[in-house]
Amino acid sequence: MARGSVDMNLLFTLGEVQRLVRAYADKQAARYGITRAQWAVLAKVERSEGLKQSELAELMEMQPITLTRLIDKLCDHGWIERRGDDTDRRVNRLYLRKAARPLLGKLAGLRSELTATALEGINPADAHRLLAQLETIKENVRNAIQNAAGEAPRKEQHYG
Amino acid sequence: MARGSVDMNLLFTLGEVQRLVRAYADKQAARYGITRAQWAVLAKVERSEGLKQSELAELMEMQPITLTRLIDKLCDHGWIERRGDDTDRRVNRLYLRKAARPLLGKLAGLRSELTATALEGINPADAHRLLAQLETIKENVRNAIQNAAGEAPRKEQHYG
DNA sequence: TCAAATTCATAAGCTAGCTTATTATATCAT
DNA sequence: ATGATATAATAAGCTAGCTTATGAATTTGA
Repeated sequence: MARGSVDMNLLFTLGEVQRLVRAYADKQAARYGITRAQWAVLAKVERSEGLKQSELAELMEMQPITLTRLIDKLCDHGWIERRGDDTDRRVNRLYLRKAARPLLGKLAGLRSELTATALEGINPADAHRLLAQLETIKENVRNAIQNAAGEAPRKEQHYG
Repeated sequence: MARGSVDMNLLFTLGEVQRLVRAYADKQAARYGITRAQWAVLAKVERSEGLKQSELAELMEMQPITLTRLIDKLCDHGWIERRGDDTDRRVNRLYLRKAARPLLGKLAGLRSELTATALEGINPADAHRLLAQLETIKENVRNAIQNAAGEAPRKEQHYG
């Protein structure tokens, strides 16, 4: 019964929540001329400059091509830049530009506001547990995708 | 500190989780020739036949035009149909077609599988609390969007 | 009673996901 | 060394969100 009613709702509720949160965050971020998706990329670059695009895509659970487009926009605005790698000419590494600084300050404040709004009525301990459970789900699904991908392999297999 | 680290992560983690779950659910649903988004619509119609498109869009926290496209696909496949309303010729009401029945059975099983995969390592009581908290967040954000929309109104206002 | 406002569905065109394919460069196994 | 394989970024074209605009039908109100 308990599991049954979770069955009924978890998958689709997650989608509905994300849809609402996305709409709200996008609308607020638009005040600063940035979208939520671009903001997420910028925040990761802030936290660790010098990442390769491929590394960042993996961090963000996103396909490289999706990231490429977002980086294009961030570069157009002059907030970050691509720099070639010294030893591997295929690689772009990502760095903040000075123009991003004032924006980053405003976005930090906005993030606190949005989080506080979303979590109203949920105490900090519960909020923490919620976040931990979301991370657990993320790991579970990541593993499931990995396993499914290896299910019908070709040459790596050695049972033949 | 506790609130701080939640700040750092909630918004973007929610997006990353949803991205992974979406990818996984889409890949699994593809076995039955349907996408996750179409499946969500079909599931709501199953639960309450005879809804107007506009009512369904509101239920799903989705814009009417987004829903229109998904319904187009479901009708193309012959799983649901639009029927005109007797007393209001603007309205379409949505009904299942017989061809949907076998599919709905398979999808119910798939939903249980996906949910079980996602929730591995989380006990049923925690899963329940998680779902309740997601609903709370949904309400909080819905309210915030409502309030923001009414922030700079024109004629409805009566303080002048 | 009929003009204005509202509502329902849809259209056009944007963002941000995806898959599959391409180009350039690196690496590995003969 | 060099041919095969793998990796980094990008391109083309799809799905599914969004906003803003439009057409048709209904409701409201002077």
